[in-house]
Amino acid sequence: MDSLTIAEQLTVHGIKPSYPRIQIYKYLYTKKNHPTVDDIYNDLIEEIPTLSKTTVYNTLNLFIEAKLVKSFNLDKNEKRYEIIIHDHSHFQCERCNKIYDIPCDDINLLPKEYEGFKVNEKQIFLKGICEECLK
Amino acid sequence: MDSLTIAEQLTVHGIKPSYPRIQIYKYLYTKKNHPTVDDIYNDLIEEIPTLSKTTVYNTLNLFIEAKLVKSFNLDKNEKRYEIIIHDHSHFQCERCNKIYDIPCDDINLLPKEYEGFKVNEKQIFLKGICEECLK
DNA sequence: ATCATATATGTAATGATTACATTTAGGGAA
DNA sequence: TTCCCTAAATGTAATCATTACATATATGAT
Repeated sequence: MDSLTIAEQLTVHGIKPSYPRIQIYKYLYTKKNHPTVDDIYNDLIEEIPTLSKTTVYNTLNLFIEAKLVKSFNLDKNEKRYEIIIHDHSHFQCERCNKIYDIPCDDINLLPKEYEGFKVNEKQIFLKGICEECLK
Repeated sequence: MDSLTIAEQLTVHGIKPSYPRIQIYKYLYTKKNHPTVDDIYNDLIEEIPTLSKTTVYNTLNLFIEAKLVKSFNLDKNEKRYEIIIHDHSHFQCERCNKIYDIPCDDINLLPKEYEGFKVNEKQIFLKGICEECLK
């Protein structure tokens, strides 16, 4: 997806496509690495020397409002962000810390006693050792 | 579980049963409300006027080391703590914010492409509207 | 009772996040 | 173009959870 289509994508969701906004969206879209605000800021500051962390926060919160992006917490008190694509779980390796996206079938996680509950969102976070590190 | 058995429980896990430690453990054990550090501190300060928040943090981290307690994050950057009993999910109601423990059968969440991964821990966090609030 | 060590406490530092006020940029109207 | 209005971006300072570290207190053995 090039900058033009990203701009369209943002516009469709009622967001004016400024340069920082496009770059942040593109970063999330192309990197797919569940970055923290720090990750995004440190990587984009070269491309956008005037970027501020506040802008990164504001932009991400704007994207979340627009349901383009979602945030989640792993263990640490530090939010991670990703483009909303399809439902999946996160697996974090305890050795290399890499985060894997795990496809997640549409399992019903509510036993029948809880069928009166309405689930709007589910987050599944797995920890363990990944295949690479087990070798 | 009275204070005596809590003291034994702690001793078995190599933790000297001081008064604050017993009270904090009892709090987690009897309340079962996924408290934050602030919750614990504010509720116990009446019983233990000399309690400090640092002690609450230290004690909880000690319990986690000993695998008596685990912590988890919901949406906010604020840890919640609970006694480790059996695997279960958390459901937080978006309206009343109450957190429900949802029994969670031992579902395998890894598709077969990921069967080389070793899962040590899983956390499932559901958001939605609870039955009470739907009425 | 004394001393060594474990436990608890207080203060200050850190790091993520937000609040708020200021500056900058972009899009119309004259 | 120039002026003006509003949206966007920025910087600074505040807030909140958590940890680091140094000090004080309590406990248990000798």
